[in-house]
Amino acid sequence: MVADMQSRGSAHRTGRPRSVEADEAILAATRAALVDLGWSGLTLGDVATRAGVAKTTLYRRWAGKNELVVDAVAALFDELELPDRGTLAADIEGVVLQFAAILARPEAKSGLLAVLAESTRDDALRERIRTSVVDRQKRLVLEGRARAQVRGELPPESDPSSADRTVNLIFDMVAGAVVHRTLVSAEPVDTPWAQSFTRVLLLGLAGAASHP
Amino acid sequence: MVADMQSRGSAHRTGRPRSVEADEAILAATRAALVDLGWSGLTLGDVATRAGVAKTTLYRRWAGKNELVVDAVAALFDELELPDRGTLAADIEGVVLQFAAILARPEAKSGLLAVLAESTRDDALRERIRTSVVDRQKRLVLEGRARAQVRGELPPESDPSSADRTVNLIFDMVAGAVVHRTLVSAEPVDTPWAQSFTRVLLLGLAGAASHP
Amino acid sequence: MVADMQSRGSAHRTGRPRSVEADEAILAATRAALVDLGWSGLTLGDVATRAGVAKTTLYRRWAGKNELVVDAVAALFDELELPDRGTLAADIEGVVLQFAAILARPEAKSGLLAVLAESTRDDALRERIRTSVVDRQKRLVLEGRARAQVRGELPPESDPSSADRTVNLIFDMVAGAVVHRTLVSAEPVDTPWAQSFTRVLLLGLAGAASHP
Amino acid sequence: MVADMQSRGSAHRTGRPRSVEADEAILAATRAALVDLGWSGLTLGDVATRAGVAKTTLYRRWAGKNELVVDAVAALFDELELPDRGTLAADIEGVVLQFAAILARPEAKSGLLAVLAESTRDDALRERIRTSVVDRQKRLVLEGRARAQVRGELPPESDPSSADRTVNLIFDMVAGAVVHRTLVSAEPVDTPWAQSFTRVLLLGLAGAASHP
DNA sequence: GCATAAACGAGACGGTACGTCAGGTCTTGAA
DNA sequence: TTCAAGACCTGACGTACCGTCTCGTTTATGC
Repeated sequence: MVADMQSRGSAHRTGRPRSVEADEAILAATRAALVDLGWSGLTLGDVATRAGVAKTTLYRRWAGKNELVVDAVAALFDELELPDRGTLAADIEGVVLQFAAILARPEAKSGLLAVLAESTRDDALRERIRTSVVDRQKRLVLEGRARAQVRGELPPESDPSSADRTVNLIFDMVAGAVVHRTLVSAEPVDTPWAQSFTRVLLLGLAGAASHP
Repeated sequence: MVADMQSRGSAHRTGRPRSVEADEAILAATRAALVDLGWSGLTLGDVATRAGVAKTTLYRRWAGKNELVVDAVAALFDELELPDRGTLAADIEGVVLQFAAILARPEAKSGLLAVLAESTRDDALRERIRTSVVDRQKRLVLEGRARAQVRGELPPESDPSSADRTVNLIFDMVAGAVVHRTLVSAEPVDTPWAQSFTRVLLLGLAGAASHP
Repeated sequence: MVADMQSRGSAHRTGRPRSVEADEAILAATRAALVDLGWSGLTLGDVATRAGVAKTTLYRRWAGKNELVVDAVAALFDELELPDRGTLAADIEGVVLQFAAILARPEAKSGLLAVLAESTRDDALRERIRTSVVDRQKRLVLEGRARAQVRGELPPESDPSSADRTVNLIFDMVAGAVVHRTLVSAEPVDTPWAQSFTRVLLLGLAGAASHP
Repeated sequence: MVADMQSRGSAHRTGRPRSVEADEAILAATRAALVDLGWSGLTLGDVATRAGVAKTTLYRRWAGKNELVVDAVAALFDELELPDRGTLAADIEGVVLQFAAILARPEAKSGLLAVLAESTRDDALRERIRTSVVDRQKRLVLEGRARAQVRGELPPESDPSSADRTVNLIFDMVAGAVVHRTLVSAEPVDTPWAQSFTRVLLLGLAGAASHP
């Protein structure tokens, strides 16, 4: 996730090795700065100071503010996982609440939208976000579907490409609704909302599956 | 929409009046700069130059980059309206496609997410976005429901507060899905997608309404 | 002497005019910084702070450290003038002492040699030094000769090109000896030394003139 | 001249011995860098690279840029010696031309003035320059006087302190004039100039000696 | 019709952060 | 212990843009 600029692939043999503590100190400092100052107020000089590190050390590891914040925010999504609550509906509700809880944290709010905004003009950045943030969320949809199929709540998929489109649709609907409510409407994603949303989603998917 | 800083309330008696062409020239220059440079590359000095205007003229009308971009982007949503395509499903599909078409424009992509990011730490900015962008979209949901009720596709609402919650849910689901697919997944919102999405949404809402 | 970058020649009509106090404040701050820190310790950021001025203001007027220091040091030579002490020997002694007194000041010591060092690789800088520092000293040699001719101490020159060579020789001998004793040998130029030097110089010139 | 930092006193018993080629490689690289980049453009990292040596090796031997350049430039003056051309005047002319030829080399020009500038605030540096550069030049004056006394061109000195003052005066006059013409006036020291200068100097000294 | 007063263009101003670079120190593994 | 390599902290660099200010000029209105 980190280790982007050089050391990828293999180790170089000579010279002083990079400090391993520095990486995590910098990412933690970045999150702290996001909380205190927001995206636009965050400066790399300040992050370096907070991390007890020189600015050059920071630039040696990350190309700029965007890349740094992606990595710092991506770590927040490490804790995201699919709970096993017994039914598909309950699993989805759980994930929605988890996801919303992360999004509601100020370091995520400030950073994520900004970095998405930048990614509209920077393909490498978009790819980085996809890899370290988006795909990690999408994986939950796949896991949820597999688990529901095991439970017999969903039939095994017949046409793979159609199934793929459905996964993408579900992902955009779930993630989109949660993001929009949290960051645009600025309303809380609480249990009642999660239940209402999940009910509409599952009934819609069931209905769409039954009359094709 | 524009004219926020002073002219509120009434006219001033004397002195040279503000140039009316300047406002639109500045907003157009802002959109052009967004296309060329994106949010982070946009500078007010450059906008002023593009508009053939002094920087002071710009600051006399807008407090800063955020407010200017909100106004510049908000104008894009002026063209958004509810088409009458005969059925609720067709109406929704039409709105979804319209909305996606606007979002896909580079001046909207670059600017909108960035200004939303800023709004997470600036309540006045959030309010401004809500007024000039979000509410204008939400109004379409209300209009669509009213039209569907006239057509008999939907029953008249019974409980106003429950109806309000439903409108908010629908709005977050529609806008969220379109925004997420366009700006996060970076996939096109075309007619097949709009149809699939609309079908899931309407079946889900119908199902949720019938088993309360 | 200052006014190098733009405003030379004519005034531009529009825009805020440059602060006139800033120029002198910056030069004075530069001299103070030279005294406190020497050439290598002098930073433009520190000069700006001392002058109560932004760094950009400084860069708007001077291209860099070298040009700034030339102007700051050149001002020291404003006070250099040919005293009328009645005889050529006394005049030369006076000038030598004056010149040495200026060179002995720490702001001159630190700055002048450094800027001469830079000028060996920068023709524009050398020309600037010549104009604002060297020629002003050389003029004293010409004045001194003219005054001595009026007094009858020296014959009017016959061959102009030979006279020119002689002036250059005298100038290099006087300035060189004073500079070398002050800055290289680091010994004081006091009245006895000035008398000894002047005697050798004048006797040598007289001798060279009489046996061609 | 080099080996200042550690090896003082005696040999160390254990460990890898210092590379002897490294010293000369570093000094040569320093001179090359002076020619290519001048004093201000010279960096110790670049010198190390040119010399095929690590930066640490360089710092193990010299305290910094100043000390390194003094040693690098001092080596240029190794070739300076008093030619025996038969007469005092011819000897002086020869030394003047030799000295000027060294000063005219770009590695000397760039480095010498800069290091003199630094020495105005650094006594240790001034002492180092005196030892490795200045005194080596001054010795030529002493040798020249001795040789002229042997030839009978000059009387043996009577008062030692007066003789010492005279040597210093001569040295400042000779070195000062050559340095000033070469580095400040930026004019060539050629044979005609050397002859004119020598004539004025010797006639002046002779005159001053004869009427005290 | 002429003074008033605000808006205008131009651009200098004091700031702040940028991303880079050099100085000098340190930590590694190999010689 | 020295060496090459290279990461490290420090601090200055010169630039860019910020938002404000000070000019001289232009342009509606109101006395």
